[in-house]
Amino acid sequence: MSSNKTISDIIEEFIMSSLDDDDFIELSRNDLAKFFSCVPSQINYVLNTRFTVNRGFVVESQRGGGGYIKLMRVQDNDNNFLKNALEICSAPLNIIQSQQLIKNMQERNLISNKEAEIIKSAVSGKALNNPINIENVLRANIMKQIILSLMKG
Amino acid sequence: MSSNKTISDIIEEFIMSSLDDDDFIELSRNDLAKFFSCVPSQINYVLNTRFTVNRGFVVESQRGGGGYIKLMRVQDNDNNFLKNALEICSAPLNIIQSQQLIKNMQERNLISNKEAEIIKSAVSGKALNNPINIENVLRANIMKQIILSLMKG
DNA sequence: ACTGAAAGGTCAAGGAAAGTCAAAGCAATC
DNA sequence: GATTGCTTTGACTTTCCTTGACCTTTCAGT
Repeated sequence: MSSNKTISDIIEEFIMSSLDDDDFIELSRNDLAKFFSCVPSQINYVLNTRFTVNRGFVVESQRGGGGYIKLMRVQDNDNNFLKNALEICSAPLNIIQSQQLIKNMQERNLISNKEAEIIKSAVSGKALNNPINIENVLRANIMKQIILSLMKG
Repeated sequence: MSSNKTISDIIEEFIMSSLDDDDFIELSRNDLAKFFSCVPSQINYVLNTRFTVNRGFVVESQRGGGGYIKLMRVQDNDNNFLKNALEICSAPLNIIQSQQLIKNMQERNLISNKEAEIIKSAVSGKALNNPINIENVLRANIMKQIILSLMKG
């Protein structure tokens, strides 16, 4: 079992232990790849397969000169409420559903009144004026991204 | 975006903090470039990418002997700013433009950090994943609704 | 007026990250 | 032996930053 670790496993462990103390770290894809003598895209593979939202991570990155990869532990103290909400938002969401969700977030003090208003506007019918099926998919997508941002702390 | 700062980032910070106290400053392109050991046109790059109108700056300059670059904060009241923002959002908005708008709102304390993060997520590429022309229209729509909600409160 | 030096402006090429995607490799299972 | 499902690799892309060559405008001295 322990003998047949893949490079991906090793990189995963390395990143994990780097993350141990802090709740976010900044990585350099190229440096990491050099360090482990693998191609850079292997780092993406590890991030995509191991550091997923479901496992409680969010990754944020920037290309170009001065680029970086930032890895964050996601916070969801509230009895997995946000994770659950994320799950819900993997399916299309009509406006009623989204309002219900927002209200719940508000009641749990995850968002302020003003924040709730902002989110409501963002997923309102006026904002997403589109054929209904597209609109609901969009609404779900947007809510998902917003929830992720809340999870970052 | 913390450890691996580029020269452009550093120059931006320098200019920002110079501007901190006063409403406007006068820069010398050549002197700045010498000070940061970079080519003069790098200063233009920083000005063009960071000190844009959408972020609330106006730059005025003069060539020739005794030339200068004058950098000003646009100071109009928040009401005008929001009206103007609305105006901007009547046309399609790409992601750069929206980010600048958001940053500007933040700098004017119209929105908190958390609110800014929420809005950024709502208009992110991931949220609006769509053919680019549609995406930009959507982004503008969403920003418009959000701005309207800010105007209410 | 003319001219040359002293600003600042523009733009395109090159460099430095990171992202994507599909093909090839491998190991367990049927 | 074929299928299935991860891993590994590399070619190509996208995004942002840096550099330098060349252009335009202004001013001061003649």
